[in-house]
Amino acid sequence: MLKKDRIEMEKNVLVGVGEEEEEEEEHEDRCREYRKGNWSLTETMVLIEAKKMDYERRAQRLKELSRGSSGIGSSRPQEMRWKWVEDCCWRHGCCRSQNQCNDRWDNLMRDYKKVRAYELSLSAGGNPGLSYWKLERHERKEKNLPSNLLPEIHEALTEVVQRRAMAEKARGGGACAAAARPVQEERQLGGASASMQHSSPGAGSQAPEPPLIAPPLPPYPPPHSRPMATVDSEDSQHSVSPERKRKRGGGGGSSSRSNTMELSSAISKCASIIAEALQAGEQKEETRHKDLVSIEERKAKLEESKSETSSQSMDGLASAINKLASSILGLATDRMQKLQK
DNA sequence: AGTCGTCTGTCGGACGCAGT
DNA sequence: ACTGCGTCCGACAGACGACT
Repeated sequence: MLKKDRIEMEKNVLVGVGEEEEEEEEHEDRCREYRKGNWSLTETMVLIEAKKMDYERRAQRLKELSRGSSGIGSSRPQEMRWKWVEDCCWRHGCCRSQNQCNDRWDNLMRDYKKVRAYELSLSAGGNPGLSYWKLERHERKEKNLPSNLLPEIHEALTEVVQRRAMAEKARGGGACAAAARPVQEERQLGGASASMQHSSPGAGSQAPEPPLIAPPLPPYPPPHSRPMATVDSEDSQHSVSPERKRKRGGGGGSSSRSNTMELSSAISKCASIIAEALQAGEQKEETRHKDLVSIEERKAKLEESKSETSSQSMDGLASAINKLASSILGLATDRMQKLQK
């Protein structure tokens, strides 16, 4: 189904073709006219904020569920998260469809992860001078990094990724949810940015582990405050809404969770081993250099003392010859005087 | 089995720029 | 003005794993 279906779906949403609406909300959706063209910074920030709230909302519900509360969540059909995000964006003036939001989010995360992986590799390799934010455009491109990821966006995405980590923790005590994540991350990193991967555990995508999420990022202009109007994180259900043509997938993991955790820790260990090896290598190199310098110094001193010694001996020899000459001269003059007498 | 979220490779339109 | 080229970015398609 994919492309055709998706286009068809969008068309229905735009034009309002289709079955009779079951809900008023649905009707409202069909009347929406989605904006096209490039995403402005404001729209992007609205989307990021919406996603952040989405994760908060999920974490909250999962907490409720884990407490065994019979709350809304347990019985209601699976929510349409992207529909919720679309509505949230819509309320804040970002008139985009759920598909557009999803695609934009995908692209944002793609860029964000590249930058994060790069920054992580820098911090692991002790290479502070080459931060992504200090790179020239062409340098970024050479390194297969996004050419113009804005600091504000990066900052906001970092926050959202942290929300997600929290949501996933809430889901399974941090153990069950994003099981697939590390694997997917592996896949991703193995691809475009594999070469930069020293990262530690979970350097992967939505990183279940917050510490990695916010590695000491190189300084970039302080993120402008994002005056996102706080949307009430109401739990609005869009139980019914035009599905996407594309497959969508849920988020958590369970059975392979422990395996992926092991994998994460193994990767982490490898990363630290590599970092230690690099550091040790550098130290050895430095020690060797110092040794070479001291040897050179000793050699120079030896040369100096050698020449000094030889010059001293020459001086001694000359003075001895002088003494000898003067004594011969004295002896000769004595003889001459005796003969004259 | 069906659905969904994420990741990844790819395509195509819009745009800027240099050369003619 | 036109053309060719390169780049950017939204969008599409499919794979994958997890959930229901």
